[in-house]
Formats: sequence, C-alpha cells, structure tokens
Amino acid sequence: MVIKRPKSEVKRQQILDAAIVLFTEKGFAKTSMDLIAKNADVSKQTVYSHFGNKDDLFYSAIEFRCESLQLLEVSAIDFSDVRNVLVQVATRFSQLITSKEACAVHKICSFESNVNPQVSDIFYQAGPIKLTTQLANLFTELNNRKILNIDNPWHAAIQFLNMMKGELWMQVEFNVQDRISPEEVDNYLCASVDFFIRGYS
Amino acid sequence: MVIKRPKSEVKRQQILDAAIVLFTEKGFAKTSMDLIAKNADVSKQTVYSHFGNKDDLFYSAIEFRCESLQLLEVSAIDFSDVRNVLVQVATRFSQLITSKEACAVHKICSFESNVNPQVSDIFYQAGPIKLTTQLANLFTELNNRKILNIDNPWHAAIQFLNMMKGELWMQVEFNVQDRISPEEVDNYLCASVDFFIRGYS
DNA sequence: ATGTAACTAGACTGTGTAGTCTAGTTACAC
DNA sequence: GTGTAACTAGACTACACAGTCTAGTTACAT
Repeated sequence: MVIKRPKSEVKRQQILDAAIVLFTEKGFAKTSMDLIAKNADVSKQTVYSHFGNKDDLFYSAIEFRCESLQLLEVSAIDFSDVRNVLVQVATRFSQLITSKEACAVHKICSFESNVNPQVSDIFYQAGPIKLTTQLANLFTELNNRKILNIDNPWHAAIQFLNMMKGELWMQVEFNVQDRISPEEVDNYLCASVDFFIRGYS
Repeated sequence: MVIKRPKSEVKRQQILDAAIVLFTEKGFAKTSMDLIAKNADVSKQTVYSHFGNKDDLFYSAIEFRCESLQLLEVSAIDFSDVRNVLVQVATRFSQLITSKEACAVHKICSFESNVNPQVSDIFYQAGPIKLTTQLANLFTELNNRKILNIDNPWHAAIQFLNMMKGELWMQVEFNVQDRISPEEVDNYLCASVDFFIRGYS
C-alpha cells in the first residue's frame, strides 16, 4: 500500500517566484539557497525536495519565466494601414525588451551561456526565435498581399527587430543613467518604420 | 630621505592580463584573487599592493581591455563606391562583435551593470558610443557629398549597426551551437547594405 | 654599500553558503 | 483514525574565498 501526499504546487510556485526574482536581480553565483527559501516562505529542505540542487532550480526558474514572456499578438491586424501596424509592433517590441524583467532574464541568460548552455537556449528559443518567426510570418503575409515587396521575410524580420532596439536598448542593457527621452525613442521608431517601408516598397 | 623602489609595470600587466582572462571567462563572482595571482605568476600580496581590492582590479581590467578595442579605421575611404565601403564596414563590425574577446567583455559588462555601473559605462563609451559616432561622421560626409540622403546621421548609424548584428550576434551571445554559415552571414550583410542604401537614396 | 619598499610563500581569520541531517509537525490518501 | 511523506526549524559539515599578517628575500634609489 503506497500512501503518498502530493508535493504542494503552491510551494513550488513560491519557490520559482522567489528564485527568478533573486537570480535576475543578483545573478546565479550571488543568490543563496537560504535566501530563496526565506523569500519563498518555505524551508530550505522543501526547496531541495522540489529541486535537487541549485542548478536545477536555476534552469526551472528561467524556463518558467520564459513561458510567460508574451511577445506579440498577431490578431486583429489592419492591413489597410501598414505604417500604423509596424509602428505598433515596433513600440510593443521596444517596451518589451526594455522592460526590467525581460532585460534581467536576458542578461543572466547571455551571461550564464558559457556555463549553462541549455539555459540560454530556452531563452533564445522562447524569445528571439519565437518573435522573429511571428514577424516573418507577418511579412510573408504583407508580401503576398503586395503591400510590401519583401523577398526574404526572415532577413527582414531580423533587420526590423534589431533596428528597433535602437539606442535605448543598449542604454538599458548597460544600465546607463541618462537615457534618451520617450519622445526621442518614439521619433526613432517612427523614422525607422518609414525607413523600413521605403526600403521594401 | 625618501627612498622608493617603483612598482613593477611588468607585474601590473601580468595581473591585468590574467584578470581579464579569468573575469571574462568565469565572471566576477567565480573568479578568485588566489587564482588571478597564480595565473599572473605573482604573489597574492602583490595583487593587493597594485590594486586595493577585487572591485578595483575588476574595474582596471575592464578599462584596460576596452582601451585596446580597435573599432573602425575611417581612413582611405573610396567614396566612389559607397556600397563597397558599407559592406566593408558591416563585415568588420560583424567580425568585431562576434569575436570571442569582445563578446566576453560585453557579456560581463552588461551583466555586472546593476552592481557595477561604472564598469559598464566605460564599455558603453569605449564601444557602442565610439563606434556609432565614427559611423555617424561617415554618414554626415556621405550626406554632404550628396551620395546618400541621410537627414539624421546618428539615427542612421544606430540603425545600420543594429541591423548588422543580425542573427549571428544573438547566436554568439547565447552561445548557440548550430550557427548560421559564413556565407549566409555574408548574404545577410550585403542584402542589408543594399536595403540601407535603398532607404537612404 | 645600504636602506627601504616591492616582492614571495604561505599561514591565518572570518564569512558566506551548498548541501545534509535530525527531530518534530502537518496534511493528505486510504 | 492512521500511516506516510511533505513539510518546518535549525544545527551541522565542508569548502571556497576575500583580505590580513608574518617572516624572509630581492632590487632599486641614493
């Protein structure tokens, strides 16, 4: 007779939540299991019971957070006004990649990629690849409808997204104090969309 | 009577060399002062005599390495063939940012930027800002000569460089195993240069 | 030549922390 | 209700490492 009590899903969540906050805030090395347990309001032993060791927990935490990174809604696109659509995509993308959370996950994944390739890979797939694919699909559609003339949608998507990172993204990435103003970001995004449309008409 | 023996510049170099290798390889937290001293072939006390503590050494090492990051030679530009010039710039840039060393410095600077803003700042100035400025100057010149029609050279430089990062840079940053082929990178760079010229004619 | 400060080797302190262990409590499956 | 396994609190081990200290050696400025 095997009598089991299931591990609490709630506790698991608490641990993952605490872990992702600490890991992205302080990095892998400077985050202690004690502190994760404390912040998760859980005993240390429970942490080890759910996740065998620190590496496992790190992987699970990143994986968990990547799942919830919502990137782009491709629904309800008004094909009559391409410029407007692209400006919206650009703005949304800019906001996403400069958000504190996405940025923190990005930093730690790229940093740990030497030691922890599988961690950076899940981020790469769930982030850049996923988003580029979505945008490439949109470009294919624009091409089919003869709205734009894009011979290589994948290239175009990479060009578009990289361009939209602009100056702000670097400033966020390097934690520069004096950032460019939102108006200037807006200017840049609009100018870049126009430039993009000019190049693919 | 003040009798002094100067600190050995050679030892200082040895320490900086060992430090930058270890820091970029393993990160700040996982690099020990003992190992730096050992790899530098120097006693630990000497390390502390030259650099007061680990933070100081880290800063000095990054600063030292950034100085040697050569980015772009703007000399001998053949203005009769813009496309060729831009392809060369793009290629050089792509090679630089995907080089193991530049990449490692970039990663650690962005990662440590939360804790060590002054370190990421020297990289930001010595890297992105310096290069973008150089390219913006080139664009200004192209504009003056009516070769291209670039109203905002700074924006254009940011667009150009970001675009040229392409897919490869992300793959390097996340240490992806299966990278795109050099031919494909070349294709992308050329296509992007053409796209750029189309948009700014 | 001589004094001083840069060096070396290595012991030492203190701290932080991954992971284990124990003893006791709690909640679910039966 | 009862057994079992998930939990808690906290002590404990083992280790890594920043930074200091000591005792002795070396090389340069005078």
